Amino acid sequence: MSDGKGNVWVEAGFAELARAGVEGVRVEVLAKNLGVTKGGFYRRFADRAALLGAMLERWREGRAAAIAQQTSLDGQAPRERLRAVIQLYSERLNPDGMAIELAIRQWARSDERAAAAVTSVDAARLKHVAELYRATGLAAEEADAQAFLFYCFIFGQSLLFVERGARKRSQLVTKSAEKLLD
Amino acid sequence: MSDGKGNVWVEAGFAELARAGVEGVRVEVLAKNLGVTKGGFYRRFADRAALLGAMLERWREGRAAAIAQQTSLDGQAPRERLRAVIQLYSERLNPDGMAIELAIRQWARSDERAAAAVTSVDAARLKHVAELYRATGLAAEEADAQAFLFYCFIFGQSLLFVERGARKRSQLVTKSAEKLLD
DNA sequence: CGCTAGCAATACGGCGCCGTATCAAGAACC
DNA sequence: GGTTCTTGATACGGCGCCGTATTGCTAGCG
Repeated sequence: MSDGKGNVWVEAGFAELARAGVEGVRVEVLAKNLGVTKGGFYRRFADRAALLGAMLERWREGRAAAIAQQTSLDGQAPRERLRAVIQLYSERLNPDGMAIELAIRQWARSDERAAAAVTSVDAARLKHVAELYRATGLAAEEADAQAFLFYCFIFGQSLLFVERGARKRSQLVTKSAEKLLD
Repeated sequence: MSDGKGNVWVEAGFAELARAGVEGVRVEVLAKNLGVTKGGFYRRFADRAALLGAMLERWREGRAAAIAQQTSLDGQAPRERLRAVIQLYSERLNPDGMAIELAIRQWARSDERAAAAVTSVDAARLKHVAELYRATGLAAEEADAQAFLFYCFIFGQSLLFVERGARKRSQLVTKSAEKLLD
């Protein structure tokens, strides 16, 4: 799996996923975006569902790798690491990544496969961040709750439509981040 | 607007919205769910977009009313009121309401009208909850940040796929809620 | 220089959905 | 009872998308 050059289609799929959600990733649309016809698509993938599955698999792998890397503190203090992770998931910094994340989560609400991917990614994330909190001296239970709160903030944040003004928002974010890192 | 008996269609629309997102609310599907043909639909609404607009309007109004009511503390202490609001938005308590909320927010990411509705609802919510926090003695700036964090938690929470087990989850939620109400 | 194998383009049938037009049946009113 | 108004059913054309089948182009190889 994840072999060959089907990657082009997967890439295009993510672009459309970020733009319009799962419902937006249609074979013929991707083909048009790529400047080809859908002729070649069905050579690489059995059908649309296969593409979606490949995207899911790729996302899962990518996230797992990213998490491991982002939470490995080489030299840094745990609190600094946590602060950095919040930065990474700020929508302004990585709008596409966040759009994909949210689209997949919405998708997961009505698709078992997507739900499984999200569940496993979330488990990994919570585990790693809880470890960071433990490294700051918190007890296991406390660390778990704090990690949960941490990710609620990360994703909830990009769900809230605070007036498009970036200023007020980033102000709120940094102030809230402080509260999370007390 | 919001006149007449188009309400049946709006209701059916919300049901489908909760189940499958905006893309799922199709005229012919709603007709089938209602046990009628789409013949009557185009008498009440100009087109599908008009239905979506009516749903948005209705949602906006409903939320505005709910917020005002939920944050009016008649006798209760502000902290208790906040705790109660968290309960109200727990997905387990009101799964449909939360599904609609999330579906609309996803929709808002690619639709101006939906974005406007979400923006106005969010503004109202943040304002009211910030007032509650102010009533607990916080300064204006602090209260704003705390309200922001509050709603990040509320919505982020139902975005996280913590293992389907309800126990661990409600445990995390209550523990996190404590942290939010310190 | 043919010959074959691989690959993308074209063409096709089918489905689900949109929106319009037309029609039939009942209610309301004279 | 007849005429108008309302309302839902039926029928239609069109579009976007799916997945399949067929056709050509290109390149590697004898």
